Amino acid sequence: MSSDIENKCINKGVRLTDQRKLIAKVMSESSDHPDVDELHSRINKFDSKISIATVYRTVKLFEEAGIFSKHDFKGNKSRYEQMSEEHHDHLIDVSTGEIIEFVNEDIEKLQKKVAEKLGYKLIDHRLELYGSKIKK
Amino acid sequence: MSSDIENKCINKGVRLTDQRKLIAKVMSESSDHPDVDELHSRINKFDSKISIATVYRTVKLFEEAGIFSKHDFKGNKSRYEQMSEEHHDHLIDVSTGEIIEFVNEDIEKLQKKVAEKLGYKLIDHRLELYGSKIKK
DNA sequence: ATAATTGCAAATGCTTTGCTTGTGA
DNA sequence: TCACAAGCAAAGCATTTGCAATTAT
Repeated sequence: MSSDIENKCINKGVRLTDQRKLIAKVMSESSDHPDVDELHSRINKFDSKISIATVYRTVKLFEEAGIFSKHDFKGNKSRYEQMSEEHHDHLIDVSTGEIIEFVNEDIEKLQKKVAEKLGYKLIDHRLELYGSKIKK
Repeated sequence: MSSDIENKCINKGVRLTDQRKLIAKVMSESSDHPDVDELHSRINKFDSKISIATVYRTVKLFEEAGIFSKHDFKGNKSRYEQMSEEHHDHLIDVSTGEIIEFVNEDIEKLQKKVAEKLGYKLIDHRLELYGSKIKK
């Protein structure tokens, strides 16, 4: 039985190699937003022969196929997460680097409105909040 | 009589060199968001001896001093603009690369609210809209 | 069978840095 | 004067790529 990501690959005509299967598996078991180095070292625990070049190539391929999504938060290298059905944005804890996902429909609507007022159709957006924890 | 940027430098104790003055001048006459290469070539029209390393150093210095602000839009190298009194966000025309500035107070307020609901004090944010022109 | 994928190392592109000479306050 | 800045070339870092060997379909 194939995983979610493997099914997506088959549907998109993406050839399934052992490396890609493993990258998919490791990513689907990650609930955070690892960068390529981190992903590579998690992968290496299962197969130490997979090269970082393959991880870079796969992560890019999966992004283009809509399987992963890529984030370039301020001051960090690119991070990846498995694409989820529901769109969300991110809040980054500036002290710890922790990333919290959130959804806000009102902001989404306003963005669309702003774009339209300027004469544009909204195709994509990026919203990141940077904050520090309020201590109680 | 000194320019705006030159006054800021004096206030912040940033030493004024010919190179920095020229970089400030070229930037203050730019209404777009040039990257370092572009800035360097605009500068070279006035003084061809200023090195790109100096432009990199100055742009970083000015950013840290709150004189310039830096943007990393999707898929591009870092771009800079002169800091303005009023905060604004950006809409990027995905076909032309043109950048349009906008202000939306409602979105600003909602961002603050979202952060607080998650237990965070909002320190900074990044909002970019990517769109294509609606033809009439 | 054969077109696509891998691993490796070399190349890339942007940005930073060490060092020597030059210069602003 | 003299701490700081500039110019140059070399180094750094994340990412991409050419090529020969390997593999999925």
